[in-house]
Amino acid sequence: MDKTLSIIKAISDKNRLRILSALLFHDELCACQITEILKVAGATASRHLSQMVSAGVLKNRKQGRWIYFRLNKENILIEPLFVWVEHHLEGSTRVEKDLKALKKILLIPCEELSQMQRESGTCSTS
Amino acid sequence: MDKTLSIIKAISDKNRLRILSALLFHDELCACQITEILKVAGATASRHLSQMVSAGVLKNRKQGRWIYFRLNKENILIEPLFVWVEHHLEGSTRVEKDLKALKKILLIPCEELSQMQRESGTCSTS
DNA sequence: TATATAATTAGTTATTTAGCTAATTATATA
DNA sequence: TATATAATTAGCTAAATAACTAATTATATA
Repeated sequence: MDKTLSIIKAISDKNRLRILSALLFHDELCACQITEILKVAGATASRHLSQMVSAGVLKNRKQGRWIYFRLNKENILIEPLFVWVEHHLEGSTRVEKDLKALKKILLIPCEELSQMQRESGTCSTS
Repeated sequence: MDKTLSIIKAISDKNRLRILSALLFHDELCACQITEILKVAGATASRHLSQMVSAGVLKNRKQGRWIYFRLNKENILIEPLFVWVEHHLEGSTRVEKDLKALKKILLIPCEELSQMQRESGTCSTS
């Protein structure tokens, strides 16, 4: 039951559900892109992502300094849940807004995106 | 997204997942029977049940002083989630314990069960 | 090899959630 | 119609969760 519960908890938060819905639309996203969609601190996005990875909902791979996340579709025990969420989120205005934002984000290389985030972030040395 | 989230949150707690699993095994249970399975205060069980009803996960019907709860299988948007949980909880020792307890509980009429609960409850007038 | 930097982890605070007891509501029955 | 009682709601406390900034880790590159 604890395993089941950790999977459900991994998608029982608004931001984590937004991450899932973004990854239903676009196969793979790096942490900085997800941070940009959610408009939260990088550390916050990272914690959500790590919880989803721990639960087996997401997988990640490292490519240089970037870490890319994707749905763990290989896990056939979890995969039906993705299908359910996808169907159930259909028509959500939140999802539509996020996807619209995501399309713009995808046009920006991660290098630039990260730089923008660094520059716009609360500057503790100002 | 809020609707989806409320459904997921309605099953993202250990006790609420136990309620769901009990109702997968036995079609209809009254509040006092669920209270007995969970071994929590009646008010606590009631709050969990009301959250699940609000989310559309459960339905209830009143029969005299008793209120019976069942899964809202008529909602075809939610039903696949029940299937997923059922498959995913398979073999859980927690579920097995609960079902074993439930079988004993079902042998006791609600009148007796409620009386037992009243008598064993912390007696504020002692 | 030193520096820059993407991501994570640590540490803190604020919010949310779950549990309890007590009070209330609604229904059956003496 | 008054009393008993199953369930809910109110009010509170303790625990869990999510957010932030700051510090750390790991990787690329000057």
